[in-house]
Amino acid sequence: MLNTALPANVVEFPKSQVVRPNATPHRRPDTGRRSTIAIAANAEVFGEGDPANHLYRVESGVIRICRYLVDGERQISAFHFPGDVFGLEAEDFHRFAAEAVTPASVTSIALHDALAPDGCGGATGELWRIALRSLSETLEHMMASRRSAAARVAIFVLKMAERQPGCEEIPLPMSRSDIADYLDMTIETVSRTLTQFREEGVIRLASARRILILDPHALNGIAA
Amino acid sequence: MLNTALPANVVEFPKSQVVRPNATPHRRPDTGRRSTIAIAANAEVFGEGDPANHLYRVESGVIRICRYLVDGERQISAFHFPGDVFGLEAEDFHRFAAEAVTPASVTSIALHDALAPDGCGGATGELWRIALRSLSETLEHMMASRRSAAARVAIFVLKMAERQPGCEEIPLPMSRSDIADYLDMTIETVSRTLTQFREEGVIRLASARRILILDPHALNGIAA
DNA sequence: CGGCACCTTGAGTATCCTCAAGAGAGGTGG
DNA sequence: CCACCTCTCTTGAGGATACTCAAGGTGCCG
Repeated sequence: MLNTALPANVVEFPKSQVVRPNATPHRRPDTGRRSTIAIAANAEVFGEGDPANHLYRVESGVIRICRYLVDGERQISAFHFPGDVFGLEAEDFHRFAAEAVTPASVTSIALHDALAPDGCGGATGELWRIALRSLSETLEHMMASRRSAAARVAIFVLKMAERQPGCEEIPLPMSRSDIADYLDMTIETVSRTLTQFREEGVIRLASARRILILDPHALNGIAA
Repeated sequence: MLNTALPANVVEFPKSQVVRPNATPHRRPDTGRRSTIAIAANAEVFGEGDPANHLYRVESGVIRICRYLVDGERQISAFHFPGDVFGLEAEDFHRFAAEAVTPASVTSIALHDALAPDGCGGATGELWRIALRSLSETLEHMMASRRSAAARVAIFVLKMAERQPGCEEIPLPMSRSDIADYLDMTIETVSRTLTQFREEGVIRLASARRILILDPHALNGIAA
């Protein structure tokens, strides 16, 4: 495959943090204060192997959680939209990188502030819910990844519609390459599948990045 | 596909719980006492849709976590070996069933005992670690499921070896059908791939359920 | 010894990938 | 404002991987 994500651009944002084009750890004083960080498109929030000291909440934009294999292939495990929290790890380092799909801003929270203050390393109710939801969504995505290409694309379109409510035309903030690496298929198959949906009258493609669902029932049928 | 798991047999175990051949909830007094339950091969520990009140730890045998689709197809999300804890859910009901691959015994723990007693629904350190490990393993399995059939089978064999240390010949407690539903392939492909490994001198098949790894390095190469 | 699962092997096929080329769309500079 | 450049997306043709359907072998248990 080799879908390369090109080097991060640099951010223009009032009093912004430096965006790291390659993976070097954030060094932010562990004060427990929340701080908001602006991330340029394709820049990293954190890289694979970085120490996992913080959680992050998306304020605006879209974040992808991904990993690069030795052959350069990229796997995307999740997209995160405003309100989503990401960065939770079982180890003390990140096993996946977090990169901005679009220009984005995220709030970081020191992890030890989020964990229960009882000293035994447990989690508060809020953090616990985030972890369980994360687990559940990962399982659903894993199970979905066993269906046909058409079913996975249909599920993806429906999920994008759900994540961006109130939009008549559903924006796809990410490229075909991002979608392909998330759904584990090639960009050609993503494109062909969307074309097929269009030819069947299930969707309309206002542009490559804007989809109108014409027949939600049919789309659900394909997704099922 | 339609890999059917046939109805549960009944258990023979001193003072055993009744094994439920179909999904009806466990009604065990929420005393918080740990109780050990014997499960016959192919019987359920809990079914999809059952209330998720308890966690379970495998004492002996092997448990599969699975779900059946409308067309009868089965997806297995995990196998659990002695020492593993399972049954954690984001919702208050189980989204997957847990079934015994072999005759097994599990210890159940009332969930509200495992959760922090601070009343805000957080998790103690132990439970937190279990959740994070679960998340991490699910992610790894999801990422692995994107590789070739040969790579996935190799990963599976290596994982079985790792989970059952001290065994010269690695036992495969589960059927080809179980393996296929876990790795998202057909039983024919599982069988052909193992045959191929044997013909290449990578493994020896003492029997269909007993594997000897002859060339660990080659197997790791295939898995990579 | 027979029956019944489970497993293996074979032949043909479908889905999706690879390689390749052309069409939009957006941004920059003249 | 237009031309051009580049990146992204679409479309096409051919091929590889894994599936489907089918038959035969193996082993376990009564």
